[in-house]
Order: sequence, then C-alpha cells, then structure tokens
Amino acid sequence: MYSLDFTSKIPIYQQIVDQTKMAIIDGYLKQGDKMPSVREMVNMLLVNQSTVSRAYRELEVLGIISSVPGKGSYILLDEEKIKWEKEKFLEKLEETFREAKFLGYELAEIIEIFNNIGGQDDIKD
Amino acid sequence: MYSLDFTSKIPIYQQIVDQTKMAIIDGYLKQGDKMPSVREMVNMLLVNQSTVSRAYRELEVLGIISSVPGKGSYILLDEEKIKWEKEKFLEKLEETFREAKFLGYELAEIIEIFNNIGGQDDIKD
Amino acid sequence: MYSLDFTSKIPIYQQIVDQTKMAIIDGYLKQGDKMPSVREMVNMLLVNQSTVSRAYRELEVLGIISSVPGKGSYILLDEEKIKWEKEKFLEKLEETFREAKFLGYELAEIIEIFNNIGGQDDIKD
Amino acid sequence: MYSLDFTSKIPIYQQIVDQTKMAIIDGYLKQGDKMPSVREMVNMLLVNQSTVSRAYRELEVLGIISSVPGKGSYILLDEEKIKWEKEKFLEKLEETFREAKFLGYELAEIIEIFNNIGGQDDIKD
DNA sequence: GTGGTCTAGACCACT
DNA sequence: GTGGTCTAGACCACT
Repeated sequence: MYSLDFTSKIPIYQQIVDQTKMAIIDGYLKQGDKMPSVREMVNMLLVNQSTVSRAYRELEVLGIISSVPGKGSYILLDEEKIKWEKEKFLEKLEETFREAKFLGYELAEIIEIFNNIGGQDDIKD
Repeated sequence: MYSLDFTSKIPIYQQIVDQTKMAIIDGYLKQGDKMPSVREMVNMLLVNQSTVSRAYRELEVLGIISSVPGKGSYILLDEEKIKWEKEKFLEKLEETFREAKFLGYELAEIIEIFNNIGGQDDIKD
Repeated sequence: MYSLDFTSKIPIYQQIVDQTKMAIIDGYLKQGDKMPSVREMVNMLLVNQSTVSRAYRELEVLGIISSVPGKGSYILLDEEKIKWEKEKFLEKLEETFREAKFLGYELAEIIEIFNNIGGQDDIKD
Repeated sequence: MYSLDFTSKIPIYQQIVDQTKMAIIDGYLKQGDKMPSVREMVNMLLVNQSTVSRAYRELEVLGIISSVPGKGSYILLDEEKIKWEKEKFLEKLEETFREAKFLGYELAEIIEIFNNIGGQDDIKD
C-alpha cells in the first residue's frame, strides 16, 4: 500500500503521512483499524525506526491516529481537530487558487482535477 | 496597492511577486504597463533595494515583466512561459486537493472558493 | 454509575479507579460502603475479570478500599495514605498550573473551574 | 537559563519546551526575540542535535516559535492557536481538579499554588 | 551559519 | 512485542 520515493524532495516521514491520509480517503483504512506496528513499517519500507516514529507522531498530532505504547497504533480520527484544520486550510486554498487563476486555470479544469483525486477504486490492483 | 507583512515566514521578495500577480489578475496592472522603478518601490515599501531587485528578477524569470536597463520595467506576459508554469502547477494543485479532500472539502465549496478569488472590483479603492 | 469509554487512551482499569473516586467526592460512596463484587462489576461493565481485579487492587493500594477475601470490598479511606498522595500531587498541580498560566488562564477562571467540580447533586439520576 | 535534569522521566526535548514556555511567562523571552540556534543549544545543553531539533519543532507546532531554515528561530506566538489550546486544556484542568478535590485540596491552597507559579522576578539571580 | 532529514544502533517502560 | 527517546554522525538546501 505504501510506496516511497527516495529521490523525492518530500521527506520520507511526510510521504508516509500523506499516503496514510490517502489510504483513509480511499477507504483502505477506517476508524479503529490497527496500523502496522512501527517495526513492521520499518521492515516493509526499509527505512529507519526514527523515520517511521516521526511519521506516526505527526499523524497523532494531526488527529489521525492514536499510538499507545505497548499496544500499537490505531486510526482514530479526531473530528474536532480535523474540522479546525479544515478552517485553517481555507487560507492556503485561496492562495493556491490565486496562483491558479493567474496561470489561467478555468473553473472546468479545477473541477475535473478535484474530482480525479482519490476514490480510484477502479484502478486498484 | 502593495502591503507587506514583515512578520510572515514568506520572504519579502516573494510577497512583492505574489502581489504583482494579484494586481494583474485584478486588472490593476495590464500588458505594457510601466512598473514603479526599483527606487520608487524601495521608497514606497521601505525595504532594501536588493529585495526589490530580487523580486523584479523573479518576475522576469516568471515571464511577467521585462526590465530594460535605463528605461524601466514593463508588464510583458510571456504566454509560453506561463503556459509551462501552468503545467508544472498541476502537481501542486493535486497535492492541495488531496489534502482538501482529506479535510472534507466538497466540490461545491471548492467551486465557491475558486469563484470568489480576485475580480473584486467593488472593494477597489 | 460507572460508564466506560472503550475508545479512550485511558486504560479501562484506570477509568474504574477514577470513577470510584468521583463517586466518593460526590457522595455516592461513603466510608464503610460495600463495593459491588468483582463479578457484579464484570457483569455490569462487560469487561474482563482481570481488569476489574486490577482496578480494585489499585484502589486498595491508593488507600481507598479494603478487600477481604470471601467477604468483599469496602470503602475504607486510609487518611494517612491519602495525605501522602496529596503531597505527591502538588508537583502535578504545579506543572498543570504552569501550562495553564502559559495559556493565559487567570486566577478568576481557575477558581470558577475548581468550584464547579463535583457536588453536582442536581444532575444525579 | 535552561537547566536539564537527565535523570528525570520527562524527556529532554519536553524539558526544553517547558522551560521555553516558562521563559516566556517570566518575560525572559518576548515576541520576536531570537532563540539560540539549534547548534548553540546543542553546545549549551550538551545534548544531541536531534533532541534540540525535536524541541524546536514541538515549539513550532504549539504556535510558540517560527523556525526559518538558513535564518534561525524566533519567538512568534500564534495567539489563535494558543487560544484553541486554552480551550482544549479546560478538560485536563477539570480532571486535575477532580483528583485534587478527592485528595482534599481546598480552594485556598489552589489559589496559593497558582499564584506562586512563575513571575518570580524577585528570586532571579 | 541556519534548520531539516535520515541512518544505525542502543536502551527504556509498559503490555 | 509495543511505541518512545536519545546519541553519534552524516548530508542537504538555503542564506
């Protein structure tokens, strides 16, 4: 499910965070699901434990998972925190749209791009 | 027209670039218009000359202005370059939309936010 | 009287301990009262017997109940032990207040919050 | 200004975070002040760079500092985020007060402890 | 010089 | 077995 690009400028821990979010959007991970343990992730992705730990910590801060020492990490979406993040994200969305508009993006293109994100059950393999 | 935030993490030269783009979207600046000279800008914004110079250089690289030594800088949109920037921007747009979708943004909200960017003729002064 | 949150990061046995203390503050349980037997608790709360046993053990260590094999468990507040716990708790209180002060809590708010804890006889059922 | 306890159960990065907050309460650090660089901190405290980096990241997440690669880290209190943290903290405050009340703390003691936190300009040396 | 990332490896407490 | 912390050391991009 996770596939890292070690040549990317995006930090590895961030890629893990991003792909976990995508897995939730696409329904691969749901509320209450157990995440792979940090060590399992280390073996799967062939990265350092610190890197996975950082990704998991980040996910916890974002209100996406809950990590319990001795037990494991679970998907636990903090709806309140996510709602707050959504509000804060508006500003970034506006900035991105200002740039998009400057570059000539039309509403129709925006709609198509948005609709093509995630939910791509048909191209699962 | 320009209003800088010196406490922001966004570099000053970048703020000048961004606000120039916005001025174009909103119609304050049009193809062929003369930009304020670097020195005028320095006096207006109370920033270092090198900062303004860097912003103008950036705007030239982006295909937005053309600076002619001894004459000044003019809005000269390089349509080809901007088309190329538009394509590169697609990736950022997708990333932003992935995050937006994760946070629960619906298409209707996206459309409304996009439509509300720029073109705010009514609040011009 | 007891109501557990199985999704919480707080261990179940700890929730039982906490709610027993609250029952004492609020006067639902008094010195000498008989606690439900471990088995009754298991049936009431639908948790594992070992979890209830651990909670009861904890309560005994804290000087709150006394368990007599073959007879049951009784509220038996060990004043000396509780006084000792009170002293140890000072450190936690200071830490909490440092954070509260950083976040901008004023004395008046602290007083109001403290006064509103427990003794909520009006919302008993 | 910073003094670490390496025998404490509180992680070192957390101690750095806590002491930075205290420095702000006590007025040693103010909005806009430059923090020691990560490497200066490493030399001052004799800990690993990762540990200091983690503390600084944590402070950034908390809306207390802003770190700019190549420039440094500055105190930049995010009033909105801190207000949000204050609201969330209410729950913890209530839990602490329930325990305090159980242990026999009286309002007068609570007030005295709260008033003695920070602002101890008189015992500076 | 600045902060940021990552690895290898060790040790800890708790379940 | 679980997550959490820390060190030593290296390398990166950006100012």
